Amino acid sequence: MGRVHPCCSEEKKVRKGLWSPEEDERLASHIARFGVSCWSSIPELAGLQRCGKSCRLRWMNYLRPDLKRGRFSQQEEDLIIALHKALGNSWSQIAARLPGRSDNEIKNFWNARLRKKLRRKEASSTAGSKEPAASHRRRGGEDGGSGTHPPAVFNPLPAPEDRPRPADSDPSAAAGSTAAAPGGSVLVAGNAAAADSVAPSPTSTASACTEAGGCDDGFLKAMVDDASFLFGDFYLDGNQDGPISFWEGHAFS
DNA sequence: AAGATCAGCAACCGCCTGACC
DNA sequence: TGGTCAGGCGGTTGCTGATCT
Repeated sequence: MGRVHPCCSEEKKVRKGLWSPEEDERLASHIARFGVSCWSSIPELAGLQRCGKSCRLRWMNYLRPDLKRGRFSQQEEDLIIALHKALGNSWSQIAARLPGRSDNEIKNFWNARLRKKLRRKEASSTAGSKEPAASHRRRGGEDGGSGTHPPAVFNPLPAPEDRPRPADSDPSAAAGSTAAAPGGSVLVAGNAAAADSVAPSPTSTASACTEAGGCDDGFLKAMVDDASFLFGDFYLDGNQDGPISFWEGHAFS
């Protein structure tokens, strides 16, 4: 179904499946030396029999030096819940606000843990309500991992990244968009009014986050406590390039 | 001890979008 | 202006180790 990606076509005899340490090493060292210009050319240049998409995925989800890995902290968990409530399944946007975590990691975490947790919570709070029918799959969560979040929760909003970033730099403009958002009610805890007073500023985020992508719990808590940052300017390094370009610039410039 | 089930994770698939020609 | 291509994203699947019976 759909067009076959040229770089992934059978003609090129690309490898699939798990990456070997040697492949990881080749990809990582190639990117460390030359950076990323064109993913589709990287396999050839790095001597890998993979398609460019596969290389990109491996890099983004596993090899990136700023990735934290390991268990999610309670703060991160809370933040993911808050962000998912506001952004829905926009994992990349959620990941952009969780330094050191990839969208895939967050998505997996959500599908495996949080959704189940929330369901249980809902079920226990809704007396007499029945649990959804069992999954058609043996594994993959209570709803079969369909990937759709509860419609009652999701209210599609224009995410900050959908707006041109330079124009976003005006905090007052951000506040305005918050107020104007038709789905403003989905703001977690409904504390949009506190936006100006508590939202982490780019400056404060820069000081709270390390180059390795780690943020202290206080910082994460601040974000959880005040979801208003969702509609403001939150960039890890404060230069509005976002977390990815943050480390890219440091590692390979 | 062995099979069944669960949970977590890695990676693929298919679609969409923007850039380029 | 329409077609092509590459990058990016969300959804889904498959594998593997852990836990349960």
